[in-house]
Amino acid sequence: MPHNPPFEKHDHAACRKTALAQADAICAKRGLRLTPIRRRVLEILLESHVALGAYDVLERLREEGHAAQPPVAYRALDFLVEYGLAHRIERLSAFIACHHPDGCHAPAFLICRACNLVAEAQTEPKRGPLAQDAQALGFVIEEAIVEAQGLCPACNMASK
Amino acid sequence: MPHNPPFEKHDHAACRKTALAQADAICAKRGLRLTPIRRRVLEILLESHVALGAYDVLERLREEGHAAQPPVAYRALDFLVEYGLAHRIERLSAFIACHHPDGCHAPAFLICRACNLVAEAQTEPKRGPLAQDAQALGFVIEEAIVEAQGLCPACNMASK
DNA sequence: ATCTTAATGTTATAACATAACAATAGTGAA
DNA sequence: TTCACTATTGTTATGTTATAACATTAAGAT
Repeated sequence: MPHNPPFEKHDHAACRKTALAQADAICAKRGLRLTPIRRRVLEILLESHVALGAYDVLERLREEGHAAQPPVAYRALDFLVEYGLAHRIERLSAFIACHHPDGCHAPAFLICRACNLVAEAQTEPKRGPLAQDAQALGFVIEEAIVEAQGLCPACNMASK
Repeated sequence: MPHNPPFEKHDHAACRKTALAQADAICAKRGLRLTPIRRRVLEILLESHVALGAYDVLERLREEGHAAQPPVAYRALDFLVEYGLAHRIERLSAFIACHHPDGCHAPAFLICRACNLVAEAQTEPKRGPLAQDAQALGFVIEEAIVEAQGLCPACNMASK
């Protein structure tokens, strides 16, 4: 179950603040450098539960007066993804902040095709039919992505 | 379990022929037009169990003397994907032929990061922890992608 | 035959991503 | 402190993936 389902009304300022504090804590603990650019990119992602493309992030940086080129955005995003502070949504070629970066990470995503909100759920990596199939074949799963598209509760209501 | 696991030695000529025959049958039954280009693109995908990018397919068409532009490849691939004759692997921005296009389609993919072979397994769309989470939230899943990366049996052996 | 729709051809460009190298800033050792 | 080392950022250029838009051709229906 998503930690803090974005489909429901919630105190987003708190939601953002908590995630940022967790990111700070994780970086401090692991000796990672959450530099100003990296931190700013994380903040930008945290502003909503909608996935942003690298060029969306880049545009935001530019609006703030930072004369950034694409590698600046990609590097910051790569860092955040590498350490579990953000996730890449393959279906959208876009990125969302992680709202519980301290937990175990076998995320699954619920993507609303109408409002573009993305919720993060958890999978159980070592169980399930896929893991069994893989084992039967001798295939060693290192990483799995699960992305479901559909309609969130509000958009589902609206479509009727 | 994959229908015909590509990791094992198999009679690939037969494998290809069967898939093509199934595609023909499906198109006949559904009144779809498997035109020469579409059929040729499917054949190209069927040549191996490695995913090909749209531009790889395009290059193949060009080698055969077809002065094709990108939309030609994308349109054929879109058609094949739309009717379940091929699948798009998001992780790779690439495509593989489907080897059991007549079955139910909730595919999951096992992608070997060393040899690039892709196996197609089946998921159970309406069960599993993700479906439960979604239901609890009121999220309606319309389509899900599952892509696991790792090592196939042969590459796993080789890496030791 | 003519109409209609589906498919293909073609040009141009949009959107996403990274290679390569230069410059700078942090970090630790002498 | 000064030096050397490494990580990060700046910058240019380019590679890769994908689609919009419109012209042309082919297939199927009456």
